[in-house]
Amino acid sequence: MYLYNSATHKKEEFVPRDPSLVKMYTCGPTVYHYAHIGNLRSYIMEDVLEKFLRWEGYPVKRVMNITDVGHLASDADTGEDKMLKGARREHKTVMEIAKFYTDAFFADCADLNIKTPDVVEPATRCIDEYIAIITRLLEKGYAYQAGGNVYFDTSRLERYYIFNDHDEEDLAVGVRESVEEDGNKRNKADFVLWFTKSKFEDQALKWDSPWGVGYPGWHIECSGISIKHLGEYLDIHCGGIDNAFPHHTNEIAQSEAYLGHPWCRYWMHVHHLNTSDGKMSKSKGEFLTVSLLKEKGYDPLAYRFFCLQSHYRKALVFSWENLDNAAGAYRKLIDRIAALRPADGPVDQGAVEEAKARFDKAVGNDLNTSMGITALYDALKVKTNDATKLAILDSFDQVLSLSLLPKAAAVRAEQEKVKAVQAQGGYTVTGEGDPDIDALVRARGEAKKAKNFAEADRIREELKQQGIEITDVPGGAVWKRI
RNA sequence: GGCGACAUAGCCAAGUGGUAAGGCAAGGGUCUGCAAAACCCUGAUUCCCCGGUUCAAAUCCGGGUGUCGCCUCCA
Repeated sequence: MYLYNSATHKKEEFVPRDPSLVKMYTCGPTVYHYAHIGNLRSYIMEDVLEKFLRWEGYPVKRVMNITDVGHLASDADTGEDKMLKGARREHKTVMEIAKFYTDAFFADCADLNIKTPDVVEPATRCIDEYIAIITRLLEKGYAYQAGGNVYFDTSRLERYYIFNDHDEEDLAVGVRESVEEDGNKRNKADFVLWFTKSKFEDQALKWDSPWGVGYPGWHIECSGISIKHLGEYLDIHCGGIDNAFPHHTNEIAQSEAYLGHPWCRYWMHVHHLNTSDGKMSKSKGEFLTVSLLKEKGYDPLAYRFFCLQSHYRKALVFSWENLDNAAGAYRKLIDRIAALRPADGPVDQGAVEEAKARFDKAVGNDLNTSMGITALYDALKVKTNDATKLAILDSFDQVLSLSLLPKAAAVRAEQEKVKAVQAQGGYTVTGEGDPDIDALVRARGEAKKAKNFAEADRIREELKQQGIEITDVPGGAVWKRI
């Protein structure tokens, strides 16, 4: 496949170092709060990448960290740890917060059909690895101690800025008012590997180290966890675009200084989900979570469909209207698939292979999921029997993970039930279980049967006043509150 | 101020030098007592703007403009 590589700023053919195992690393969540749907956009697109590689036949080992320590609200040593902040907010311990939001994160992922990576490693479980790396960096002269902390010396590198051509002088350090410059740093871009100078008496998470009791910096965890589980060479590193600098830039610096050779070949960065007034964040505007989508009656997979219709390297604007469009399209797609008759003949393997080749070309072109969605519609139009179409859709859905066949089967089962009732001449009312309304809907059905349309429409109008909408279906009616 | 990405119909978008895919929404029609659903039909003389290269440009080159992001909290 072809993948845009942020490190080279080019679309490149993906060639794993060892085709018998593709090594993939993903920056995981900082578990101090719920993930919003913008965070989850990245995980959806990374999930598609992993599944596509598997679909193409590569064995994949994917590792993700859980940041449960060391992620400061600011990188100066005055910064407050996000986890501590979360714990204080909810009057819980840091470990309780980490557990709660880790579980919440994976529950959201499950709702969105995001596969859990092969290895999920909390940052707090790899302290020994970080200490080993930092020790070696100090020995090699890539790190120095100052003011009680250990810093990485970026001036020792030939090339530090990998993703952007920053000129150090132009870095507007302290561009945000809340950020203070750390006077211990020798160079503007230097960053902390190990903190001992916690300003917080109640810092719950701290470990002994050769440099004193303290805790690791944010960037070291990804290098440590990746090297621990994937070894010295990494094929693909993924994350949100905002992590390119400084987080990933620092990861490269410390990993390659430690290893003494190039580390990761391909860097994939997912762009942001924005709202009409800019970047989505937890602190401003609506806090959009998967739970909120569910409360509002959306299928979380409609959101996945929404993301897949766009491209991961393009900012995507979220609005309820746009989500409605996607939800409608998703529902219609399921309905169309439900209308296919399974086992209406032998599967035409030739047609399946042809469709798969087209899908491979589309999605293999820098993860063009929008074309992948188009391939679904094309599959429905292929001149072949329904069993073949379903086989094609099933194959594509291994990558897209929209639960197309299970959802279509559920719709079909529902239709069968209605047909059975209809065959008995019955009239079923499906609604939210209110017997009074069921009775009114049934009365309307009787009126219709007697061709008393004036009465039928009167009842429908009466229910409409109560905010209830009736839709006739074969053999009955369905009502819902709108 | 520096760096990066993006700009195609109301919206999401494809397109990688050969004459603008697909989806949603909208409008018209068929069907059903009427609705809904389903099915059929209808869309850009033009791809942010201005130059250039070419037989041919949404695609390549130069110059603008706009939007978004990063520059030590973010996916």
